Amino acid sequence: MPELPEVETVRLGLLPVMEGHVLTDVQTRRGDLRIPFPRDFTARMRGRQVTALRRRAKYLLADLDSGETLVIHLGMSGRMSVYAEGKQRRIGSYVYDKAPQGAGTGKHDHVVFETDAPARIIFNDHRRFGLMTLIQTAHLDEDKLFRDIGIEPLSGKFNATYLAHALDGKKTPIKSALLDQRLIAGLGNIYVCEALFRAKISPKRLAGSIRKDRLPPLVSAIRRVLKDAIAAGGSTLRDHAQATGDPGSFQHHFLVYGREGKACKLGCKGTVKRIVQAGRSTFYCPKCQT
DNA sequence: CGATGCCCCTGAGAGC
DNA sequence: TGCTCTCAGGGGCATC
Repeated sequence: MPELPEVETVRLGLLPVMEGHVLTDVQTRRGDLRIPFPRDFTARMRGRQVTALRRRAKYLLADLDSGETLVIHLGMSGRMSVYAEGKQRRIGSYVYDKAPQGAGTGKHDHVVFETDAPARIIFNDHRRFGLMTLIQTAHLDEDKLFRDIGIEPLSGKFNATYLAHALDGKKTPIKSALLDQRLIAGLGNIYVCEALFRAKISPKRLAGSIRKDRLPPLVSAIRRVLKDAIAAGGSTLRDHAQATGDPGSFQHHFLVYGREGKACKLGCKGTVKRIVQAGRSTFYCPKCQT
């Protein structure tokens, strides 16, 4: 599920009930997700205030006043669902559900947070490819989870000059290069397909062979598609939900993803094709993307 | 250095 | 209705 826009969408929905709030209780319902929870996981969070809720690549980062940061990765199917009561149900533009009977006891509800907003936040992940851990905030950047991660595509540092440097000499297809988290942080299969289509670059083209004058449009396409997707609450194919429980809607704006066999939306009379690159589906228009 | 394939795990949807 | 097969947004790892 979650690529940068989905994680950012979840972060924005968690912000009102997490940032500045105290974790009054944390419960785990099993001993591990993709990796085991660290020692004393819940005890190290109980009673701590969340001083900031950030995002890095596809990770959510909740800085705690203890000097540790709760690191959350949603994997493929992870959700963070917020439930609230009374006036807390509407905060700004967010409307949270009341906790239904048994909220947090579902088969794949793995971690339950209570905050003093007050709110209950349930992490649910049926495939369990997600992870949660605690890392010293001051040493996050050196941690093995983060030390090799590239720049944020929505930051000012991401530009054609950076991209030229990152792709220089790379003999891998541009599709694979853009998915490489060491080069650009947070892009996943959907948004790489969409960005390459918008920039009219073939996913098969070798990364190092792209003419320099094609990089500014690619940078723009990546930024545009990410921003538009965040504005739409992300893309919901199967599992993604915003913190409010609402689906995202950017899937309605896909130009190529999942459109195999359908007409190219640029009106070239061509047909969208699906190929497999590095074990993952790539959708593109062979006529428009060169 | 890069490509490929496998693995983690579960569920949805297609086809029979 | 139910079985089996394929596939899924991520990412780490081994192997060639």
